[in-house]
Amino acid sequence: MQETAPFASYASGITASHRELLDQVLDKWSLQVMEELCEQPQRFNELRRAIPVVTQKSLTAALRRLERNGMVERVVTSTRPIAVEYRITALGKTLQDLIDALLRWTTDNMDGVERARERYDGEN
Amino acid sequence: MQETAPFASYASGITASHRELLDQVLDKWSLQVMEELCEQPQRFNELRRAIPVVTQKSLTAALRRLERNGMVERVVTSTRPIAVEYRITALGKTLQDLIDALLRWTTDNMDGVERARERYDGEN
DNA sequence: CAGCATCCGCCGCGATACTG
DNA sequence: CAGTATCGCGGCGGATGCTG
Repeated sequence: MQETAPFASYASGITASHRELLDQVLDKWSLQVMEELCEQPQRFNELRRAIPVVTQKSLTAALRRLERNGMVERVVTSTRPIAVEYRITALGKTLQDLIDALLRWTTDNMDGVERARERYDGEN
Repeated sequence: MQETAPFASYASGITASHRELLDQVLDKWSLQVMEELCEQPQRFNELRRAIPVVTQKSLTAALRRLERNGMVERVVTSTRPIAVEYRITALGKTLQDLIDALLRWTTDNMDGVERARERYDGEN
């Protein structure tokens, strides 16, 4: 509840809540998870196999966060043992293009970044 | 393109280095900083005033990181006292549209997310 | 003006063990 | 199968104080 600063205000109005939302949604594992779920709904362990390096604690945390923010839906089937399926929501879908764009950006510019790093590291 | 993994491979090939790059570039303050510098080159303290909540340690760290990744250029003028100007690089400019899109996404969907959070928090 | 140094708390993330 | 519980660490970020 940022009373708008009397003077400057941010460039295009990025606020704390904006940043917070992006933090929640762009955290370490969320991108992969959403990518996976955009392709098809998946069970918990399917996601683990699809993203082999994630620990299940982190995966759980990412899913909970995404669920809380309305990006992912958790569907429980009370069989025995229970089955849980995660699927992307309509709200989550609105991020898909952006995620794809981000990934494309990284692949397109990885080389340039790499060179910049070498230059920087070399000079110091 | 990096050799596709023999088995699963990620959905669209997000790798550790991709994630790492995004982490460097989308960290807590980088977005605001790049936003500011996309508008115009700015001095260190100008940035501080433009983003009043950032501490200078964090601002320094963000600038260093952005510089190392080739997104921002640090121009030192050896007057007395010295002046340092930061400006966006060509590589950095390639991110501008994405940043804008991310910000637009947050403003457009903040309400939906808010409702999702209330629903989620209410149920537990 | 543009930082660096230090201390310190928080939490993201991993590793490991256990459960309905 | 789909988690929860606990421990521990490393690193980010804030607060404060000092400097060429």
